[in-house]
Amino acid sequence: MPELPEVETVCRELQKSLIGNKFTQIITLRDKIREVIPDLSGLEGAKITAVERRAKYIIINGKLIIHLGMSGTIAIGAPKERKKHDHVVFELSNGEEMVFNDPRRFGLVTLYNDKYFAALAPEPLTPEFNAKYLAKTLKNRKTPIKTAIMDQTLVVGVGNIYASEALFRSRINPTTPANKVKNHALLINNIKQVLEEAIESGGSTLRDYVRSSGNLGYFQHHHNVYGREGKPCIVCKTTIAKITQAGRSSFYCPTCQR
DNA sequence: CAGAAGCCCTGAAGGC
DNA sequence: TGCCTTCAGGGCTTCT
Repeated sequence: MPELPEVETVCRELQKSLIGNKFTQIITLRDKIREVIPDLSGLEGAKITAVERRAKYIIINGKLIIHLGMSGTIAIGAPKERKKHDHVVFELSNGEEMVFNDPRRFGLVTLYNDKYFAALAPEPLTPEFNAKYLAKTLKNRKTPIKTAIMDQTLVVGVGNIYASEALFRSRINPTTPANKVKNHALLINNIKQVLEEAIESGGSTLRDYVRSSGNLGYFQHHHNVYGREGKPCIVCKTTIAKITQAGRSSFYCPTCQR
């Protein structure tokens, strides 16, 4: 499912494909996905000059907001037959089209509204997200550290997969109360590292994927603990455990992460 | 106010 | 083979 690295990679691909183009016609194929899809016709005709990412949101020309939810994909290419779960079609001035498809409809296609961004925490890949900030933010939180770093008001973009991976690298048990975590610098560095590595591998993986299918949004990474319950830890061979925290699966090594 | 739980939704996977 | 149940989860709302 798309987390920050996937969204960042999609965003970079969209910059290449969209900037300089215009949306000539925007066709909405369903009333609502996560939210009602508003009238997007006001976006037609303007030259596209900016494609940005904030948290897991994609922002086009400061006006159009796209969120991939957990099953959203964006395809750009020559017009083709509509597929199941195609929700919005953006026809482009170069004759291609950008299609938003999302089976589970957790995604979002809408107009800019500050309510999506007002409460968001710092971006993880900025200097603002540092050990001092983390220490301050975790100080009075008793919630498990895994739940805390997935909180978008603490840091944005870290989803279920990279939360587990960053904690594994930091040798921190996901159930540790947030205010008991000691090595903030280590955790900060590992969060940045797993995200940066994923962006790097995503770039090359996705380019191939786009070439063959035109789809943006999904690609596979190698994970050390995520999805590996019952398998041996890559460090110590202990069986990787799976638990549920705040309704989400967490994966960890009971030996390495104490 | 923090923290947990419920909800939205469909498709894949597993059980019988 | 095929039906049924369970699980997956981002982010919001509701509850305790």
